[in-house]
Amino acid sequence: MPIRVRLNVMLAERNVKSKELAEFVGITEANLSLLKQGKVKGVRFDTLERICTYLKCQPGDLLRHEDDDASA
Amino acid sequence: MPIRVRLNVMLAERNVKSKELAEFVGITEANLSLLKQGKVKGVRFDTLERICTYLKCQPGDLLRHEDDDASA
DNA sequence: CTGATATTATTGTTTTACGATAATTAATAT
DNA sequence: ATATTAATTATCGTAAAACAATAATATCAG
Repeated sequence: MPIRVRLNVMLAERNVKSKELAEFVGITEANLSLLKQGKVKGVRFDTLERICTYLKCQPGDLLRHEDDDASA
Repeated sequence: MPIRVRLNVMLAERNVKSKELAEFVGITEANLSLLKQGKVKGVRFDTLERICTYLKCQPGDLLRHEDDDASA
């Protein structure tokens, strides 16, 4: 039951492109993609903070402690 | 408006001692204390996951994107 | 005071987030 | 089909930092 990164969903919902988010956050599109795909083992709070700021959401919207719930 | 770590609150609410959580999570008490005090710059998902498991909560309960809200 | 718990401090190691870049793979036109 | 754009994946390298191990203080409860 790992931590699931729901950035994917959030971007889709808000129709935000990876490119613009990456630019705002200050990380490369490549790394943002890795984060989106849940291929990073952790995250720095300042990165998380900027993502939350741009998406106007909470960490809880991006990180979920469950992996089987498909009823988003 | 940084990410605030609310582990402190969660432990108090559930009356869980740092020692037992640290042991469960598999990190030293020292490092857990740093995390509690918000003195780390990030967190690994597997650490976050175990904390959530032990406290039966979500990442959103531990991480907040605000620093002035006192109305918990 | 004594003992248990928690914080802080050091030092060191290993992991890894992230940059920079490029190649590949979608999509979306034209 | 062929550009154009957006997104993913892949390599390599580096700087940051999570974390261990340990010890020294605090802090709090008996």
